[in-house]
Amino acid sequence: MAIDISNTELEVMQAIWQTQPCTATEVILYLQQQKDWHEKTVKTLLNRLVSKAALSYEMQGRAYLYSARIAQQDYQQLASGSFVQRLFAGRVAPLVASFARKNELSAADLAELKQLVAELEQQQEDKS
Amino acid sequence: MAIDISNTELEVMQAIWQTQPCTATEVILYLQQQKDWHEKTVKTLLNRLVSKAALSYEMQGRAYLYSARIAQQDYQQLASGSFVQRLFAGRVAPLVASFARKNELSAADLAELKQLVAELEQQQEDKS
DNA sequence: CACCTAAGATTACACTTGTAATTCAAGTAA
DNA sequence: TTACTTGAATTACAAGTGTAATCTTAGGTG
Repeated sequence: MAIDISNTELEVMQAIWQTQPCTATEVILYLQQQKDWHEKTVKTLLNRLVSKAALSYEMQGRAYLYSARIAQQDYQQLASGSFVQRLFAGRVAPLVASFARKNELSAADLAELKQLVAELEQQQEDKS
Repeated sequence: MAIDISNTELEVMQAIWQTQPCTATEVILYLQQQKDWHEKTVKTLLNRLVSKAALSYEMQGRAYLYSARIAQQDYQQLASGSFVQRLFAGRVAPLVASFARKNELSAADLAELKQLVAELEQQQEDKS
């Protein structure tokens, strides 16, 4: 993948995608609701993400205001592309099947999927 | 996830799932068709997978015959569950959408998905 | 002005991962 | 039996990762 974001780093990215632009302190507070991470840990992760060019920042007083340099959608696309490639030889339907088997898709999820499939079919017809 | 299999280790698992039970040499040959890995590298990975209890083996002459201790389907379920959780807050439809946007689902994939959705719907009706 | 505090910067450190090389031991060929 | 070969076991080693602690410095506080 283009940018290689580790698991913990991704949690930070999720926080940023939700709240950007935001300061380190804000990210720390946000993450404390879900994770039991030390403040210093989060700051390390922020630094690493800046090094990896996943985040950018600008000064706000004496603190930084962070923003994502990669859009959540773009990252999701890259990551799911490579995930599906690695685990399911690039085919997404088996993934859905696998997911359904174990996690019991909710009715809502199923409806959403159906809708999506319909839309995609529509698009395909349009092309032909 | 239960068993934590790294990217390269997963390639070895894929080989094993395809050809098990099989010797190290067989795995090495199999992987050489796709990867440019040194024989020693593959052996290291096999060892690590045994340590992680992802593989088991029995003696065959003076070589080992390896087998997976986790079924491919089971691993796929675990991995896709945690992937979807981490990237899409547990909802699979957005993943499919994301995948479709970027990778252009083939008509075959789409048909397969449609079929799958239909089956799942059927199952749901059965339950009610 | 001296000091404390809160940001960011730097350093730490064990474990994992990618990628092999080296060592050891048991058959195998001469 | 002696050396060679071929498995497996052990060791290597840098980069990445999880998880912080320490250092440095610019502002606010008394």
